[in-house]
Amino acid sequence: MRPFYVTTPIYYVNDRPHIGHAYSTVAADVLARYAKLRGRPTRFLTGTDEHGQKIEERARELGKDAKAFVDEMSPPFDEAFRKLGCAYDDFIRTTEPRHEEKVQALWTLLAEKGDIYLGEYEGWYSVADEAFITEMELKALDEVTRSKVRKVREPSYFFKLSAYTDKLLAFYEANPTFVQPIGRFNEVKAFVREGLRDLSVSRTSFTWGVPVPGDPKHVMYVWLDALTNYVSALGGPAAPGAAPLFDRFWPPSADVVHVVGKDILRFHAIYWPAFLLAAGLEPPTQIFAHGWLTINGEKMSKRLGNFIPPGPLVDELGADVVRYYLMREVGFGQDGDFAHRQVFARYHGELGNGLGNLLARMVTGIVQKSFEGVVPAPAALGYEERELIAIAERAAAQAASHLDVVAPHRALDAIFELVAAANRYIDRTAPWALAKQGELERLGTVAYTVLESLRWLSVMLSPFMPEKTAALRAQLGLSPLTPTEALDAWPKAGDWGGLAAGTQTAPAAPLFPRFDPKDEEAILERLGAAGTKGADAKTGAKQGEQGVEAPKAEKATKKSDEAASAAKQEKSVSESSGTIVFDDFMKVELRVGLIVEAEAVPKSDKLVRCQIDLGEEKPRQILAGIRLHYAPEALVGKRVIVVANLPPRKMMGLESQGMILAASDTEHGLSVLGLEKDIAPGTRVS
RNA sequence: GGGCCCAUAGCUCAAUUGGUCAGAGCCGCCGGCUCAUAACCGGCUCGUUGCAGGUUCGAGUCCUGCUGGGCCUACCA
Repeated sequence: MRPFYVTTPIYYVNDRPHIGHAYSTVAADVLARYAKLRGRPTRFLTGTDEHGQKIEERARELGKDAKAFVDEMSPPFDEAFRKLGCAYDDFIRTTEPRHEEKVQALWTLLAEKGDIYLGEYEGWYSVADEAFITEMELKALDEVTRSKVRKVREPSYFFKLSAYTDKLLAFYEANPTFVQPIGRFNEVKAFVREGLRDLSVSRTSFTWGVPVPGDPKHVMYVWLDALTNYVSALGGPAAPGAAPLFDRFWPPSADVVHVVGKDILRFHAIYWPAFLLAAGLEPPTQIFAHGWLTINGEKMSKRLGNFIPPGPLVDELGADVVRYYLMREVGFGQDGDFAHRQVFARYHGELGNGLGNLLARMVTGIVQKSFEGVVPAPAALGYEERELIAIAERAAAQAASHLDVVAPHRALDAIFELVAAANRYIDRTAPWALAKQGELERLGTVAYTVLESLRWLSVMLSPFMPEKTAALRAQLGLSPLTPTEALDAWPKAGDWGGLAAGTQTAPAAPLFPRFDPKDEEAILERLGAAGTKGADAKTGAKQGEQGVEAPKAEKATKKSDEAASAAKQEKSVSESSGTIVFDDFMKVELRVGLIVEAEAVPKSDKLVRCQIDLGEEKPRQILAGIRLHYAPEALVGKRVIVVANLPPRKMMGLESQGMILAASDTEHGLSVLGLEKDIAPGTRVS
C-alpha cells in the first residue's frame, strides 16, 4: 500500500491554541487514523513555527530570551492537540537543530541551483510596530499606525520565483487535484498566471531565525523556514538512503497531503512547490485548504476576544464530541460556524439518540435480558437482515470513498445512515415481542444483526471518535482496534459476521449521556456561551440568523467608539444595521478642493495626478482614476469634493494624499462631484 | 476594474455524463411503540430549484443577461 503523509500547518507561537488550530489538527488526525485503519503506512506531523521578528519582539517585551519564550509557547499546542485525541507521529518545532540544519540544506540546494541571489529588499516598515509589513497588512492598519509607515531598503536574498511561473502552471496542469477545493485552485492559478515576482527570503533587521549559510548577517525569512518543516521532519532533504523516513514518506514514494487554512494557501500552493522544484525535489500531492470557522456566528477576532480555546470544551464534553462536531458540522473546505448550541443539538440528536441509544437498547436491554449478556448466534437471515447488511456495506463503501477525497463530513453522513437503519431494523423486528413469545432463535438473529452493525460502526467511526468507539467496543466485549500496517481493517462486503457468538458483552453507562436543559445551560455558562443563540430544541430554523445578528447589534452599541478600527479589520459592525451614527459620518473629513494642476500619470490608463488646494499651506497631490472620463487639462480650475483624512497611499510610485469623490453609471460614465457656487477651498463639507 | 465560486423546502445540505431529481437530515405538527438515554418508528406541512430569456423531445443539471452573496486580484482612495 502506498505510504501516506499528512500534515497540519505549523502554528505560530505568538498565539495561544484556539478552536481554529484544533480544527486543522483534528481534520488531519482523522485522515491519519483512517489511513492507518486501512493499513497504509502513515505518518502524521504537526508542530510550531517559532522564528521571526514578532516572536523576537514579543519576547523582548516580556524581558525574555526568545528561545525561553518559544519554549513556553510551544507546549500548549502539543497539550491541546493531545487532549483532543490527536495522535501525531511527530511534533516539530522550527527551533530544533534537526530543522534548522535542513532549512540550511535546502537553502544550499537552491543557491547551488542559482536560484538565490543577493539584492535589496524594499518594503513597508511600520515604525509603530517596528516591523516589516506586507501590502495587505498595510491596508489593515489603523490610521495612526499607517501614518507612521515608510518604505525602507535593506539587503536581502531573493529566490527566483519569477523563473517558476511557467513550471508551476505546467505542474498544476499535470496535477488537477493539487489544490482542493477546486475553487481555491482556480484562485491560485489565476494568481500565478499574472506572473510571479521574486521572493525576498532573508532579513538583516532581526536575528531570530535560521542563519543564511555563508552569510550569517542574514536570517531566513518566514516561509522558506516554516514550509521546510514538512520535509525536515522526515530528515530531508537528503540523499537517497540517508533519511529512511524521507525516502518512504515523500513523493514519489508517498502521497502527501498538507491540510491548511485558506489564508495560507498561497504559500503552500505556490512558494512551496516552487522551492521544491528548484531544489530538485517532488512537490506534495495535495494541498487541502479548509475554510474558516466563525464562533456562534461571529468572526473570530482579537477585538471580540472570542478565540475559544479547545481545552474547556474538551473538559465539558470530551474530546470526541468536539472532534465529531468539527468534522460533521461544516463541509470540509467550506467556511462554517462553531455554535455551542448546535454542538448540543448534534450531540443529542445524532450521538445520543442515534448511536448511543442504539447501543443501549441492544446491549443493556435486549441482550442482557434475553441472553444474559452473551452475543447469540444468528440463525437464518431473513429479508430484514439482508437489507440491513446491504445498508451497512453501502455505508462503509460510501464513507470510504468520501474519506478518500477528504470529505469527512460526508463520510459521517454516510456512516450515520447505518445508525438510522439499525434503529429502524429494531423497530421492525420488534425483539421485545419476540422475547415475550419466546422466539429465542429469531431474537438471537435480530440481536446479532444489530450487534454486528455496532461493531462495524465502531470501526468506521474510530478515526473520528477514538475514545468513544473504544468504549463502544468494550460494551460489545471487543478490544480496542489496533491498526496494523498492510492490514485493511475497514469493513466491506463479505466481512459480515466478524463478531463471535458467545462473546460476553459488558453493558455500561450510556455512551453519550443526555444533558438536561439545566446542565446544558450550566455548561454554556461555564464556556461563556450562555447568551448565544443557535439551533436548539425550539425553533432550529431562525436561530442561525439570530445568532449572527443579535450579538452584532449588541456589540455595535457597546463598541461604537471602536468602529473605526473595526471597520478596517472586517465589515463595519454598523453595516449590519444599515445605519451609522452621526459621529461616524463626521470621521470622514470632506473638504472643498480646487484643482490647480492636473496631468496624466505616465504608463497608466486611468490615473490623473492632481495638485489640489485645500486651503492648506501648499496644494496636496492626489491621484484619481478618472482619466478615461476627464482630460487632465479640463480638470484644472474645477472645485471638487475631497476626502482629506485618508492616509497617504502610493500608486504607480506616486503618493496620493486624499481622494476625489465621483459617481458613475453605465449610461453617463463617471462624474466628479462639484459645487454650484465657488465655495472657498478647504471648507469642510457637512 | 479583472477573475473565480455560489444561489435548491424555516435551517444545513443531496441530486451520476441533462431524462421520475424535486430529495435527506434538523425544526414543527399528528400518530404508533416500549427493548432503550422523555430515546425509537411511521406520517404530514412549506419549494414555480434567485430573476428573465435561450438551446433541447426533455434542464437545479448547458448558454446569455440580470439580481444577490462569498472569495481572489488590481494603478478605481
